[in-house]
This record gives sequence, structure tokens and C-alpha cells, in this order.
Amino acid sequence: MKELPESALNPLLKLDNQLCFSVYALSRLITKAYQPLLESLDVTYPQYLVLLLLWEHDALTVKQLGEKLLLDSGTLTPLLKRMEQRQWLSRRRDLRDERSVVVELQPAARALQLKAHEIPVQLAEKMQMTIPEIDALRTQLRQLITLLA
Amino acid sequence: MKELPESALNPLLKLDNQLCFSVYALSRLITKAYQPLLESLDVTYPQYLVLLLLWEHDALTVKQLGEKLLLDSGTLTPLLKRMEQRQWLSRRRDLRDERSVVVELQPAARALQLKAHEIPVQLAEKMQMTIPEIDALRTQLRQLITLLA
DNA sequence: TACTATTTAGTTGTACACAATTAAAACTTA
DNA sequence: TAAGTTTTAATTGTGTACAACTAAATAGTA
Repeated sequence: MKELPESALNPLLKLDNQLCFSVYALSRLITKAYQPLLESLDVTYPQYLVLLLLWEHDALTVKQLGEKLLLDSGTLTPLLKRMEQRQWLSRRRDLRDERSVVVELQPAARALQLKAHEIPVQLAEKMQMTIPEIDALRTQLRQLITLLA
Repeated sequence: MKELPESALNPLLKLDNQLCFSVYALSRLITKAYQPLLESLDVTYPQYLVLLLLWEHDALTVKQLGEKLLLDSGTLTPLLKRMEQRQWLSRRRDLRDERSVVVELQPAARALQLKAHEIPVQLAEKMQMTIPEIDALRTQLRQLITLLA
């Protein structure tokens, strides 16, 4: 009798059946889908996420950025330094708490915001989803994020 | 009159409203959720994905792995070299087509498969989802992957 | 057959991600 | 207030990701 592959015994060990791989692959594809749109801003996708937050809040500490993006200083510090070099933001110690570093939006990055308005719309088009569909899926993923964070 | 932040004018530019960020954040959280489970195998999550495929197919070319994982040789070659060093797989040119490199499962990695059976179950528990719920979400993400790939 | 185009991996350089560690500042509390 | 703890960024080292490029092998074609 011919031996079956283990994956036949445990279909959960098949890549095709894994939700986790879908999230992982989709995440990378989305980053790639953003790239041509972000090219005019000359930022990477993680840098764009930082800009989104600073456009909204103007100034945040590294810790606050990390909480919102679920990233630690090991990732953020070099990323923010690159953005500082391009004059998109400033980094300085908080005078009231020298442990913290305040990251503040600079004028050059404020100007970028005007170019960014179309990006979410174009992404939604690429994904061929309506706003309600996007909202529903996002809500579902948020629940998983809350669970795992 | 006080000026509103731009994000008030364009709510799509708020991080909280972005499906893409949810996918990105969830992907990283899932990788972290895997980590304690993969520790006993001493593999990273991308390496685990390669093992899933080799457990299923025994031998695949770098190109085939890349098609299934949506990764290119720039990522795979060094990753596979690390796995080769640990005797989990072998890499050799295909004699019938010297452009291709065949990656073949080695006995040490076959043995790892026994330890891996519980991993998908434990992950599903961490996500507090039933198999049908997982299947539904995966199907939805697959559609997006097909669209963007 | 020669010539060109395509396919396949590998290489190089840049940018995340993150665990583990370090160091300084601020907090706690005895 | 002095000692120990916690908080906050930065640093170090490893491992992805991926664009752009290179080189070898194969396929296609005039």
C-alpha cells in the first residue's frame, strides 16, 4: 500500500489551508500595490504610516508612534532618522521628560499631504472593494489584532 | 476660526480607517504568535512555510517555491542556504535544466513534521476562531491576493 | 546553425522587523 | 532622600523582503 503524505492526514498543515499565510502574502502584496502610488512622495510604506499619524497629530513621541503602529524603537529609530534627514520631521528630547523623544511634522511633509489624498481611493480601486466591504473586513481583522496584540 | 486637520476633511487618510494597516499589523502579530510554537523546531516563520511545502511535495524548484510563497530568489536563496546548512534540505541544479535548482527535503526536516502537527491547532486557539470562520476569512483574503498578485 | 529573447538563480544594496541588551531619566517607596 | 524599579530610546545582530542587476542555460527563430 502506498504511503500517503502527512499533509493528507493533517490538512491543516497544507499551505493552501492556512489563513496565516494569506495574511502574510496579502500584506506584502498590499505594500507592493502602494509602491507606485508612494513613489511621487518618495516614501516607503512604513514611512507613509508615520506620515499618516503625524498629519493627524502633528507631534507624537516615539512611544506613541510605536503604540499606534505596533512597532518598537528598534524599527522606528532608524526609520525616523531617515525621515529626519529628508526634513520631513524633527526629533528632539521632551524637555519635561528627557526619556521621551518627540517627533514633529515639518513643513516639507505637510506639503506631501496634498499629494496623498488620492492614495486611499486608488488603493480601494485596485482592491475592487466598496467602502462598506472594506470597513467590514477591517473590523474583522481589528478583532484579531486586539486578540493577538 | 480654528483650522481643522486635513484628516478631518479626508477620513480615508486616518490610520484607523485603513484596511491595509490592519493587514500589515496582523501579519506581524501572527508571525509573533507563531514564534513560541516554532521555537521547538528552531525555524523562523518563512522557513516554516518552506517546510510546509516540502512536507507536502518533497522536492520543488526555487521557482516553484517562489510561485507558491510569492517570494523571489532574492529572498529565497539566502533563506534556503540557511536551511541547507542545518541539513533540513538539499539544493542542487536540475540535471535536465541547469537553470533550475531543486530543493529537496532531508530526513532531519521530515522528523520535524511530527512536532508540527499541533501548531495550526494552537494558532486557531490563539485566534479564538472556528475552522469555518477561518475558512471564510481565508477565502476572502485569497480573492484579494488573486487580484493583487 | 547562429542570433536573439526568455527563463532561472544568484548577487548587491537598501529598508524594514524584532529580540536582546544598554543607558539614561523618572518614578516608587521605605 | 537613597536605593531599587520602571520607563523610554537607542544599539547590536540576525533574518527577511525586494528592486535592480548579473550570468548562465534554454528556447525560439530567421
